[in-house]
Amino acid sequence: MKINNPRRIVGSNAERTRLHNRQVVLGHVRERQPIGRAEIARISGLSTQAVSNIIAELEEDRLLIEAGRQSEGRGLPVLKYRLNADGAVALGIEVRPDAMFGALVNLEGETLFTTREALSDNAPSTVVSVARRIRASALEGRCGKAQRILGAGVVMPGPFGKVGISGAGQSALHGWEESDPVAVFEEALDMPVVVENDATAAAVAERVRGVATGLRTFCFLYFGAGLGLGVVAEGEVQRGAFGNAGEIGHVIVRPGGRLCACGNHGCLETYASRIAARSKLAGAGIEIGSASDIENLYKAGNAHLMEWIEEASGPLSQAVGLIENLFDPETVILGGAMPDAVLDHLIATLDLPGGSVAARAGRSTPRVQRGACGRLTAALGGAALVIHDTITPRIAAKT
Amino acid sequence: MKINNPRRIVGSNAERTRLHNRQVVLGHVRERQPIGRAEIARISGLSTQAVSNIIAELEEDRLLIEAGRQSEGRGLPVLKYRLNADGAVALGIEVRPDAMFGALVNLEGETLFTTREALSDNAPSTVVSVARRIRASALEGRCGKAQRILGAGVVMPGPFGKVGISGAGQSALHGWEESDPVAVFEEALDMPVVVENDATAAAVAERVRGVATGLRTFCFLYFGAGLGLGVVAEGEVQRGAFGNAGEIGHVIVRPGGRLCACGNHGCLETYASRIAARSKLAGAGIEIGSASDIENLYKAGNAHLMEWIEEASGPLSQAVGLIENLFDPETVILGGAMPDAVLDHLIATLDLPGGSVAARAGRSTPRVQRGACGRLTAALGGAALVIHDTITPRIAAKT
DNA sequence: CTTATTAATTCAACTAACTTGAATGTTCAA
DNA sequence: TTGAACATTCAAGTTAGTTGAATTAATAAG
Repeated sequence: MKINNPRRIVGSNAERTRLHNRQVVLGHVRERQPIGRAEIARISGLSTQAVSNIIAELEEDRLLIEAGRQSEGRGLPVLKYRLNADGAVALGIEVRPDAMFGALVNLEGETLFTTREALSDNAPSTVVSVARRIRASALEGRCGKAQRILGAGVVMPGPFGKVGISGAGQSALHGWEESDPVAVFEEALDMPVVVENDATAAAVAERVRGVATGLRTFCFLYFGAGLGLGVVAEGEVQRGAFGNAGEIGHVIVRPGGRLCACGNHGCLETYASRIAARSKLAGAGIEIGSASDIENLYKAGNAHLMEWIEEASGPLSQAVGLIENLFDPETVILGGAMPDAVLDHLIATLDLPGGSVAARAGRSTPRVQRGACGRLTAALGGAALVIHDTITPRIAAKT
Repeated sequence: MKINNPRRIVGSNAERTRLHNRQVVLGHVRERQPIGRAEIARISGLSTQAVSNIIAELEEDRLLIEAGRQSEGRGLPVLKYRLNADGAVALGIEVRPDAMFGALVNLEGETLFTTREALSDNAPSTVVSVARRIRASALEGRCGKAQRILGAGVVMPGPFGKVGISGAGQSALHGWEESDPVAVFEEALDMPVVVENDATAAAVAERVRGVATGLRTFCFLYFGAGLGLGVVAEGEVQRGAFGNAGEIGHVIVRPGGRLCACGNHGCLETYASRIAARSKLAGAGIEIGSASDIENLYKAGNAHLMEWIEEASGPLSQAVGLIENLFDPETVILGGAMPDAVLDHLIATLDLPGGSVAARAGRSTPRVQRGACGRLTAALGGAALVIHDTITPRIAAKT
């Protein structure tokens, strides 16, 4: 399974310039809507005329709509524009070992529909047919408005390809070793597809809709099966050379510590993850299935769960410190398949190192905060990725 | 001191398109020279005509030169082009607490001149006047050929701004807290200036001239005063939101371990850095000044130095593992102010975790290798940054 | 109340840079 | 010797941007 299509450095021409400028305009509208042509021209460095032409085109495509005139001091009142939330939709599909989740999201990132389908196995044929079913139910009755479908974002657990930590087993999908997921899903869903890991998708979801709105450089610590890190730097999603960046779960935080499934000792994941919580509770004879089990235990003030949080705090603080020192983000977001209350408790318990480049005077954002997208964050993130792609300017093209 | 100018998302027009395409062409020539128009057109996605026009312009600017016709099978023999090494130069200036280094590099990254000037203090006025002196001696006699001077890359030790680890003290410059180094140096040197930290500069140096030629995603572990990490991802230099990404020296690898100057325990820097080596040797009554002292000790097989290498190996292996898991680079390069022999020994001693996304079948590059640019790598890197900037296409513009 | 000023938007002409398709060389293979 | 293959150039043609003048509508000043 290969994810990361290398980008080729390609030249630009009039057509690609227009595509880029459309994205630039959309991006600025998204950030500052409602907004008029003149202001877009000022911040984008384009002429008002160019902006005007592009807006006309985007209005034609139903991606933008007028938002009324508004007088601001002297001069002709500004004719403002905003995103047309219902002008386009994106499909998000998350593949987990045991189930798939679907989400339909509009241009504003609002969730229109979500669903869950159990998975009997992870074979590509099974996954693909469930994906088709999700597509059908998501679009059912919603296509009449002739909404544009921008594409689908498919979220699969990493790592991708055959790598040293496949022994972790619990996260990797079986039967996908030889396939090209992008091609498979594009064929099955009949629309453009991007594939990402869960942590990255979650990060993008927060950028499109959650607490990372307006941030260009931030990290998302994602509680999935293990623990993943999604990184957005200067607005660009970081994938690494082989699509496996952000595998923070197997970073060693306690040398010689607990034995991890990957064979090493002291991996972060053996302390701060659902796996860790599960094994802690299993030791006390408590089986947890879904995340709501954890929520109930937390509400009941279960001592073993509290003890786990206690134990996770140190390694997690250390992880946040290392993220800050390596990526220098505006903020670190915690989220994923863990109840909000537990995340909040974890954040409150963190003992962040003072010696970090993030311990800075005059911060405007908290060093660590909880994600706003909740538990479906990865499926939403898949869709958000598509939205993000249509709005964020790029110049390097896929091969 | 603020380094990282936020990038604004700007639109493109014919002029900016041309600028971009010039960089695209230069970049492809650099990677595959000698190369003909038709091939550039194929890989860049531009028409041959467009490439032809751009090449004519670049030849006019003396950045490219013909490299003769070469027949390859049927058809008109290709008229090949290559970079004109002497067509342009870039100045690199490294500022260390006690001295400054200068380097002049041509378009091919070849070193034309290097110098060293002692520094009495770090006040901006002192640094600036030494910088002027370096500029003068570097360009003396070399400007007659009407070579274009592309600009200067100034390398300063991070972290930038007032952050939690300023207690580390040893690396930060005094007197620069309030100034804007880019503006200061542009004024003093009368040319475009970029400012970076040493690790990043070293990484770019390896990309322009050393072992990272042709790589798009890699990391550089830099032995300076402390330990820094330079990251290049998808060809883009990673700076972080505040210009302080890559502060790996203060990542905690041995919780509760040695006390670091930053106040935390177990920082990587207390094991694997010149500071660590120095304190180890000082404990044995050996004072080291320059890096060549270390080299001599190593040649002599000094037991204390060997012991330090032994002790550094574990933390360093752990650091490489975490870099691989977080950034998923094509390779990790070791270099900086440490003798080649010691670096080689360190690399040979590494015990890399098997559980890493980098433990992959069919790797073409070694997981860890020594940098090729030697000890002046940072000053060269400053110049390389400028070369890199003229060759790497960008679309986001500085504010 | 009238007039001047300010600012957003549109109109019309202009321009830069890319694309396309035909023409021109050169070399290799039949 | 001839034709296929390929690089390069030539000459339009096209796209999408810029520029400067004209239009419109609001506020501020007289």
